[in-house]
Amino acid sequence: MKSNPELLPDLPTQIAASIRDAIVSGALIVDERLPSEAELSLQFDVSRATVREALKRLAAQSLIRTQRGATGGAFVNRISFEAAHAQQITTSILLLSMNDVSFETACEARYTLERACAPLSAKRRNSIHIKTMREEIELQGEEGLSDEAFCASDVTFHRALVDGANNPVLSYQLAGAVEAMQPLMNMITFTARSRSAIVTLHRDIADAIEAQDGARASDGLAALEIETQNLARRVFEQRQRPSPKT
Amino acid sequence: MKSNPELLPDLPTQIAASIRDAIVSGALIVDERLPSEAELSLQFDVSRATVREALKRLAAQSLIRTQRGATGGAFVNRISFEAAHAQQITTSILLLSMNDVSFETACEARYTLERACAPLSAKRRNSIHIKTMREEIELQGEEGLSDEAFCASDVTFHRALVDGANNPVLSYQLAGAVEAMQPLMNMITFTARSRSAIVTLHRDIADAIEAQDGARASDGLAALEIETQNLARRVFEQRQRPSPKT
DNA sequence: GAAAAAGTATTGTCAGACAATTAAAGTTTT
DNA sequence: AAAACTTTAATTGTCTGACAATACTTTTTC
Repeated sequence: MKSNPELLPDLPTQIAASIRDAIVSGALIVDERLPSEAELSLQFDVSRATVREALKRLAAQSLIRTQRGATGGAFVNRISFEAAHAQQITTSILLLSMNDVSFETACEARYTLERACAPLSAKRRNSIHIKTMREEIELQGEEGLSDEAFCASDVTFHRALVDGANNPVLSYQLAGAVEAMQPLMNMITFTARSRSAIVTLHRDIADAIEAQDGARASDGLAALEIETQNLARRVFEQRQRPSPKT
Repeated sequence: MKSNPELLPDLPTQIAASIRDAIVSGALIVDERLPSEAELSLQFDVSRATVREALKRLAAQSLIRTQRGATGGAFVNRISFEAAHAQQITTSILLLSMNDVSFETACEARYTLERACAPLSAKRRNSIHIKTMREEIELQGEEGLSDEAFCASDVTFHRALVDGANNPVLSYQLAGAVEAMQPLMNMITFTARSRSAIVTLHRDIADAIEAQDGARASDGLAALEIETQNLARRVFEQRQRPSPKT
């Protein structure tokens, strides 16, 4: 029966692909219940353990959820923006950390995309976005803030900016670019002087967004990219030839 | 031993999360071999089947690969840009189709991001990118082309534009935005007139990219967005009140 | 020394069992 | 008749043990 046995992946992979296709194509709709594991194992003519491994693969991608009990089973999941965000961020972080992507390349991608959001955000942002940005700027100026907390606040600031565009698809796409940068940013030690430069630029950007001046916000982001790239370059140069004494 | 049994997810989920953390944190590096399933089942004090389900979850996210045989086992995967692309596209498509994202919102997100790439692409594109764009424009002008083929060619054209920016992170992020639009675009019937309008705009954009004029390319993309939005609006309006005569 | 055979560690798959969970149906009590 | 409780059935979660398939390692054979 096996037409080309050496090319096929293992059974759970095939079964998962088959069910995934049914979901993507719309043959199975959201919240629809899949056949029970026992039925599936009959349908695909494999053991229940094999079916389970296939279902687990799908669950790992948030395509289905399972529920125990009499009316339980596997159900097609509505992929939420939150779940998609989380997945994209994990994937992006791993992609960057495993593929020797330079800080420069990642940083360029991030700011290029973010600049694109600025005009929309300037037009549509509401008071909550402005408030969040102002609060984070305030926080970033505080003295005893750790570098990690500074980076986290930076991410919150930029997410508020992106969310201001009021386009959930845009927010989703940007999440990967912005958050995946965080581990790279965390490698940087921020001096008081560089922090103050960043805070100043953040304030310019927030002012521009509040004044609904998209072009100025874009310019501010461009300046911030240059500042960040220079900062990273200095830090990495210093790392390469450590303290000359001893 | 169970401190808060009702809050915990199932065992395979916990084990998968534990291994994933080890990978993300860098405790397990690329191509490193995980302990065998038997060893893992001892370590986590669960059966081999449970460990296997956990490993399958990770394999579904391309975090590990498995190999049979004496020196086989599970190995930490280097996530390739291709695999990440594919995952992101699947997720994006499902996200759009399951969450009642309007054509307008998705289209806006796509063109906003793409416009951001135009200046970089104008600066860095090489002859292959130009050649691909020209070929696709040629193809899009042919008579008997089906709507699906037209959309597919459209995607190829735009990917060439994005790849021209020569930033793999940017290409990765944009893949989701560009390709996820395809199912939505496929719902549209392209008249000969609308095709010709699109082809003209594509030619403008390709000319601008070739002339390294990023601003003009951005303008072309903006015009294309307006054209696409109008086209979609007309099509959807017509759908809502179908042909007046029987 | 090279080729063939056997050995061994590992994942892939299966069968069957029992536990845990949950909703529905049935039974008793009020 | 309504409410509270009990039972039942369906389903997933987990375990045990087994064997097959695979691929590297070692030994044997020529």
